[in-house]
Amino acid sequence: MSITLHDVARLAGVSIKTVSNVIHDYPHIRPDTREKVLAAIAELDYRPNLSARGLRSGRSGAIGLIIPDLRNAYFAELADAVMTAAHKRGLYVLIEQMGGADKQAELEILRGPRMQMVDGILYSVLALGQEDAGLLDISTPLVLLGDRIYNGPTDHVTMPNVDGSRLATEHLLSLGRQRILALGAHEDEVIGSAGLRLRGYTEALEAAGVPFRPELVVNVGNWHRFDGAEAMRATMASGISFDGVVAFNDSLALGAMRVVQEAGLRVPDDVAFIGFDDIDETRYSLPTLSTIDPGRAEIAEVAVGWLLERISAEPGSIAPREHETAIRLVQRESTTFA
Amino acid sequence: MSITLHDVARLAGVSIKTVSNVIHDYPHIRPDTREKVLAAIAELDYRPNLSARGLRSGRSGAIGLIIPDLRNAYFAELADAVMTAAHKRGLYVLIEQMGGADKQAELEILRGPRMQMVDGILYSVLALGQEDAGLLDISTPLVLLGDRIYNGPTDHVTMPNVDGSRLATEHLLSLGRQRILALGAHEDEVIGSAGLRLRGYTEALEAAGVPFRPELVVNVGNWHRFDGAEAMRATMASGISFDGVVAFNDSLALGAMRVVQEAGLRVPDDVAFIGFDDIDETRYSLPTLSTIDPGRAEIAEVAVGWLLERISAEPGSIAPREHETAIRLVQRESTTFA
DNA sequence: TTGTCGTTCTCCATCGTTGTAGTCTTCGGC
DNA sequence: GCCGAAGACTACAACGATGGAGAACGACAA
Repeated sequence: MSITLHDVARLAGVSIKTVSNVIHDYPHIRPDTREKVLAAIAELDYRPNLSARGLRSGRSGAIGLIIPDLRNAYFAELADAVMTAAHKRGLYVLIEQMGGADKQAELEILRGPRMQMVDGILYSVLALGQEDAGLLDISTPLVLLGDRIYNGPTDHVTMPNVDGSRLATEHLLSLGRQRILALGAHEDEVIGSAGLRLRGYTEALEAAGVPFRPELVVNVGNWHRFDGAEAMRATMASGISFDGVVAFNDSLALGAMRVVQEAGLRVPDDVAFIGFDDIDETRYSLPTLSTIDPGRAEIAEVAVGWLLERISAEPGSIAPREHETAIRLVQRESTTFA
Repeated sequence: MSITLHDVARLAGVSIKTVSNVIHDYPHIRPDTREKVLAAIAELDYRPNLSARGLRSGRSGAIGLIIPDLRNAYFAELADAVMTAAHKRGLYVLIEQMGGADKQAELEILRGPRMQMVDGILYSVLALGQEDAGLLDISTPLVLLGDRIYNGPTDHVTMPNVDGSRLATEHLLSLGRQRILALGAHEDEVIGSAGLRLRGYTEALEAAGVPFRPELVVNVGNWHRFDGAEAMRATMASGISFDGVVAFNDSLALGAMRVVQEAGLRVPDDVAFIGFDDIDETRYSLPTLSTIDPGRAEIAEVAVGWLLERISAEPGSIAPREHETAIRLVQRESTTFA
């Protein structure tokens, strides 16, 4: 069997509680005792049994990360950032994908057995909306990511979506583009990434005095490459003319950019493109894609930090907080002229 | 506090062991007792405490997946497949990234604290090589993925790399290409994905009677888009001429394809491309990329199944097994003529 | 010398579950 | 109507760690 506190205690000639105290840096331990214990731990290669610790202390040392889909580059990179931030603090991360956008399924994952062993949850909301905020008043500490729910019952970490897409749109306007496509809208959505990014787009047009044309707003349900390509194909087939594209995420932009080039148009000369998210791939597309860096590492850092605070604090003692990251325009070839 | 077996037992008017028996489908329970218990469980919304269960039974219900990097699309998709396969069997997956290719770091992760709470490990070997196989004789059940270690001390699930790249090379040869670049070789590597895929390439040339030219073998250390682009830039600068590229993974191919097109060459007319892995992105590149589908879902299914067998079995009672998936050539635009 | 206090350590109960070893029914066969 | 065996259930002791109460010890002031 494996080594327990008893084995270490016996070898060091102390009680198991003293060993436990050494491990937890309890202050009142004589230096020589501490050394004996540490030596015994090293000699036996003792590892605490996490199940036992979890049972006794009520903490598992793991946090859950609920995201839509790992195959989506944005979320894979977010998961990477969260794992880095969590490991720094000695936490494990249990990743859970929710797949499609089904409210019921999403709630089940949130409450389901797999999220039952974690001390807290980072939840990147997809299907739920503002009207469901009440459902999130669960007993497990929770920090929300994404842009579907604001002013919910708990902390919320996100990026300034409106500012980001305003920045993106202003960038294209500054290049002299006037007929700019907004790619990725969700009809009637007000909050949510799509709604907010559309707002940034319209705000930028307004500020520049460029008329808003409804036909330049392209609705796209999902935000994968495929959807961007399909939407662009349909848009071009309908004969709408445009000289710039603000895509609401990078995948949409990459899919659409491909279709535009296939049709013989040049990027950026005929159509300038800018995306959102700064996924790795944007550095290697043809042309490389300008985009908005949403501060993923910052999201992860703040979210994990806040979650940890909530885990340690008395339930209800921390009022809901909101954090918006600092964003940055990344200019690449898709908006750069030789 | 949360609901325990005691609460359920009290409500149902039975002992806690009977509740436990109902949960575990112990056969000798009267239907009406079972119903009472199930009703109590439902009413109280009882969830077993996994730490307690883990402590008592010695099983945590989690398996570890050690991969190089989630940001790498191949591994993100592999992780997705593994999670799907694991959830089907009621298991959690704890993902761990090892980052760079440092042997010591890799062994530390394998033995480290984070892999201590899992019942078994799926390990996609990166830095270790055949000579380190002995180091893997650890007590935790282990199944190896990837191509660095064959005939190790435990099960191994992989894809037929030689067949795959032979198939890829034959495909280009069948299009009449004679000067085919092998992109992604690792000098002096014999086993390992790079060594095996190079072998498939040479075998295909030999079988077709096409002379092997060393200058067409391009060494590339890492297999990211960036590296493919850089290597292709260097190759073109050196003046070597070629009409086809067998890239040892899709990312390399996508990076290289971009550089080739940047230089004004057409794909596939001037240079035909084929990759390896069938990552999602190959469906949306310009042009879409032909590739080898390595059977990721099959890898995940077999690996998780075998790992579970090892977890349940007596240590040492299962002899090491090897599994190779069925692969498939996926032809897309990068090797298709209008 | 005695009392007090802080330090250093030990003992024991406990977390929620499951394995083992029982106890008490029930039922069929003679 | 008695016996044995199987069926249905219970009691209790673990699993390995930690929190709390308190014991032993030495240092110091009165």
